[in-house]
Amino acid sequence: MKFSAQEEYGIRFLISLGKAYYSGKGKTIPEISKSEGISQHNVAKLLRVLRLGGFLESERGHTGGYTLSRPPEEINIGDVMRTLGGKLFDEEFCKHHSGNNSFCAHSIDCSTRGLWMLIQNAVDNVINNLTLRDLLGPEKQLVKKKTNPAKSIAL
Amino acid sequence: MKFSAQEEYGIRFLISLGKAYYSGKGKTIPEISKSEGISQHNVAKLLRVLRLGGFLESERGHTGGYTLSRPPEEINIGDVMRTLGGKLFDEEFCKHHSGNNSFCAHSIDCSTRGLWMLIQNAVDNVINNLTLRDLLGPEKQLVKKKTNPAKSIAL
DNA sequence: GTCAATCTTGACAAAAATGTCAAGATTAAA
DNA sequence: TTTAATCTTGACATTTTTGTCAAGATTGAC
Repeated sequence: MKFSAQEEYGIRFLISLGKAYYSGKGKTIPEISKSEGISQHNVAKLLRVLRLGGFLESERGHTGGYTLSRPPEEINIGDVMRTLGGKLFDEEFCKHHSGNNSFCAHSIDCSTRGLWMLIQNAVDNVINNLTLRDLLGPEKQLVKKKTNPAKSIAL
Repeated sequence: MKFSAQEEYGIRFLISLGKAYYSGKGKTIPEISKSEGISQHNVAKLLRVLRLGGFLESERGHTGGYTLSRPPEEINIGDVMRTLGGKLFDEEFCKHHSGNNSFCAHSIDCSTRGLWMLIQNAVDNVINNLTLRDLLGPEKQLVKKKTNPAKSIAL
């Protein structure tokens, strides 16, 4: 159970562009490449995913660059994570892992699936209730805000 | 953010051996291979990981096979998941992703790290409070038991 | 219009995860 | 003791993920 590289970089790029959103406008691929220490080509590839996901807009030409497509508080981290890394648990799961039993242990009742869904629900409760804005402040503030979920996270 | 194949198979094998633990004793590699639809060699490779993790014991020879090393209720799912797939978030993270900034954005304050830790805490609250025994009943029972975590999951 | 800077796209290379194979070691039954 | 069944290990092949590259398209400044 790991975060993919695309997820890690994608979140970092959004944070970088989220900070730029308030103070100025956007950033260019070379700028992000330099500040994050990733090759320009790789930055371009990953920003493309976020653009196709609707989180970013790009402009070409001499004064071009990338900007958020809407304010940070309107960008849901759950949506972002699903765009970058897909869903943790997928319905296809049961098709790939039915084993040789003709009575697929999974279609009727499957504890592995139950565990996966429990984990996914826990993760979704966190990421669906965060926006990019929550990631722009200091780390301690984020942890403080969300560690006691009773106030903000609906079940 | 995906489960690794090793995690998926590892959990399934433990469930299979957990059911065998009460009724009889253990299972052989060919038996698990057949019921789960995975090659014997691959089963052998994955069971080895669980054995080295201390969850299983093996015996060779004509009447050999694999058995749980202790009762299902003493096998913590969090321990199992960490053995199979490592930790979701690792301290090494900040070493690999410091970027070119000499003042590593991560060592002092890093919202990406904060998000990762929030997610990991949510996952840990689920898996650290489950034992293999919880996975041996019907799926509905598992979801029911743990969906309202107030009673059983300590913060 | 020319130039330099930007983003865009598809193809390719490298690395990591996953799965397979072959040879061997151990044990119990016949 | 022989045999057949089991587990054990390391090497290798395949697949997926990740990262790189080259050629092109667009835009603003001069």
